[in-house]
Amino acid sequence: MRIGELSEITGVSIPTIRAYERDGLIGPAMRTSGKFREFSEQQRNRLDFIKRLRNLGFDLDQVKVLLMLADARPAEKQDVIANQIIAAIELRKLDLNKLERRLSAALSGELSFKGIDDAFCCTP
Amino acid sequence: MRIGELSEITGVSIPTIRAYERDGLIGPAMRTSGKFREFSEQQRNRLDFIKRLRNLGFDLDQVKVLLMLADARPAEKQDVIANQIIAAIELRKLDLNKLERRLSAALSGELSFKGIDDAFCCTP
DNA sequence: TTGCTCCTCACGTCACGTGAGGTGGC
DNA sequence: TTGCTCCTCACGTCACGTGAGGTGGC
Repeated sequence: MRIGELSEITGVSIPTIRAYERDGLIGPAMRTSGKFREFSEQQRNRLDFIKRLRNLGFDLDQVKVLLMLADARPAEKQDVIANQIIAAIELRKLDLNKLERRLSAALSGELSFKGIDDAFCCTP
Repeated sequence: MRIGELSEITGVSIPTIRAYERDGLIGPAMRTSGKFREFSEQQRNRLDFIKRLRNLGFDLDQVKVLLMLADARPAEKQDVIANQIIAAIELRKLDLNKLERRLSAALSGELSFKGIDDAFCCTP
């Protein structure tokens, strides 16, 4: 598939896809007899994966670590890194839950959202 | 408290705090007889709030919306925006859960993490 | 040939980070 | 006075976005 279709399907912009290819995140794309990039299904999956990680707030260096994990055979002692990432995910989930509860409460009128003071600190 | 202490406590860098003050996100800080900023406890809480939202991947425009929500009286029909944010939070939680399950499985050896193909698409 | 997609630079932008050179305050 | 923190520019950086000018391909 060409870059436009890939962009459409994945929701990743065309310049971003080109940058990811240039920086080796999704591997080199084939080229047509002209100069058009041709992407494989595997590259599409890789791009989906990267997009979701970016959406979760991981920067490109963290994404690269996760891609290495994905590419590596299991039990190559990158477990430590994976565990750190899981810990980061746990923290992020806690914050998401707190914020969500707070917003829901504000919407239902149970609590004024006013006074940010304990938006994250008090209710578990 | 001065900017250094505030930075230490909140984990937000000094240049970032100055930028937030300049852009009106945490309100104007008092100044000492010299030119040193003096921050209130309320500003510290506001900064905590902003930091957590940024950590969750919200950009500064979205943060401003949430701050407006926090400052507004309830039932001022910003409910729609809040609901959109809650929906975004739900999506983000789903992705976090999927990624976490995938990482845990890879670590326990139940699944090879290799083959990103279904990292997000298959297991609920 | 027309219309569309694609190409490669190059410069802009958002949210900061990083010095440069200077001053407050215990 | 020393040592520390703070000040205001100004420029750098990361992860892209946005044209400028040109070409492939059905």
